Amino acid sequence: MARRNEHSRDEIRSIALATAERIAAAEGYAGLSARKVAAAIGYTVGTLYLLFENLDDLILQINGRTLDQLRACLEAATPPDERCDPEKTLLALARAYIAYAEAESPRWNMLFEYSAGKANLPEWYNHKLEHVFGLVEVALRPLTRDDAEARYTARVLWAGVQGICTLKIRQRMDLADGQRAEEMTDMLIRNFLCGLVTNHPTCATQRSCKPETHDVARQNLESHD
Amino acid sequence: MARRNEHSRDEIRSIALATAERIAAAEGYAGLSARKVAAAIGYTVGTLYLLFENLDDLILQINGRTLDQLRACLEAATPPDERCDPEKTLLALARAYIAYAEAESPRWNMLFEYSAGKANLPEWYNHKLEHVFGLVEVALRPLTRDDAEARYTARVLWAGVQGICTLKIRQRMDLADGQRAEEMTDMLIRNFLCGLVTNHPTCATQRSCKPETHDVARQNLESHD
DNA sequence: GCATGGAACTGAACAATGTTCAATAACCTG
DNA sequence: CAGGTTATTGAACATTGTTCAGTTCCATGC
Repeated sequence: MARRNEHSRDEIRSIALATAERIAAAEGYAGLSARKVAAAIGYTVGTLYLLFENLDDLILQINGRTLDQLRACLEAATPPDERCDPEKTLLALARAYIAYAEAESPRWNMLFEYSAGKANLPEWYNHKLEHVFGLVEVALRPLTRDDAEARYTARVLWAGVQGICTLKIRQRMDLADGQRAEEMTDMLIRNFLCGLVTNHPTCATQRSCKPETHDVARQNLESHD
Repeated sequence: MARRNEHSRDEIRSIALATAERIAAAEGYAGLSARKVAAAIGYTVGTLYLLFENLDDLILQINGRTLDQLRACLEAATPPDERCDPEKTLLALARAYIAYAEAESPRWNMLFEYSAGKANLPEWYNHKLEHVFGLVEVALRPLTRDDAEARYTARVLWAGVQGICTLKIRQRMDLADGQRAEEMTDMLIRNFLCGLVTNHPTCATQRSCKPETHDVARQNLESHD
């Protein structure tokens, strides 16, 4: 049989992507195979290769959608009226980031499992990536001199958050004595910002760090022993 | 033919591991296959499965050796006479970490590409991991109250360094405007320590942050625009 | 010196993978 | 309705991890 023409090319593409996402969410990155996706959407492997260059391409598309979702989650977690307090915003962003990674951990993992090999990602993908980072940049902007510095600083700080999140999701938490990832990112962000503000005399929002927040974190730490 | 008995079981194991490391270093994680390793050591696939439970096991063994190497590199980068200055030591550790990751990037990548899937790693492996983290803990110890806090803090900070390093190795550096990873870890560590020290009134080594070091970093940043 | 047991090693086999592409069936146009 | 186009198939290929019945050799006991 051939030429069913029930759906347009773009429709099948969307269906295939959605289905692949479902499979990956259920069975993880490893459980995703061309034949499985094809069977699930009622087509054969061959058709899949008319829609996507190859499996890597398919995964990249999924990752693109994931970045969109992630960005939306982070955006929802930062109400615009709080934009005056960078620390509050960054803490909220980190929590939202962790929450997403936990809720959608297979998807989130795929973000890194795939692109590990490939060196150059397409620009539309990099654009989405920058879009996510952009939220951190905006939050950090008041604490920096210019956009370039915000950009740089955001990457440093967020790479850190990302590292902690990875530790959490990959269940290397026994390494961290069962500490919750949120407490760790809190600590990272607070300490980092403290250093940032201290060495930023010209900034309007400068103020001293708040030791009491650290004491709270320290009490949490000790209660976990 | 069978029963050549040229080497003991342990010898073949070592040879196989070394050969697999060479292949992985040359062709990356993806280029590593059971048949390729078997052929390279002059045996057949079957023999390989007498030496290792499966390919995952083989890779885990390699990762274990990698952790040993890494630990040795980090140790060599921190002469014992500098142990009095935590910041100096941590900066040196980060640089050594990045240097190793760059020099042995396929190996270093394998550390994360593999264990992504597996939930529970064997305890001998976790032990090696802790051994690496231990160096960071020791360096941080003077800035913390007790060992538990040092342990916790080390994980937070090093997850951050790890995140930056990943960004660098996976060549997502276009995201970071071509900044060098070393500058980024410097910034992370300095800011983090500043926050740590500021909120640690009982610590003997307390002192104020050094703004001038940040100005240097900032000049580097601007010169890259 | 010879059988026998066990250890070392092989290589064919299986299932599953990504990927390709000639063949085919259905539709559209004239 | 003929002919061309397009959508779809499914068989085929190479390669992967993994298994295991079989083969070959060595050491031991008689």
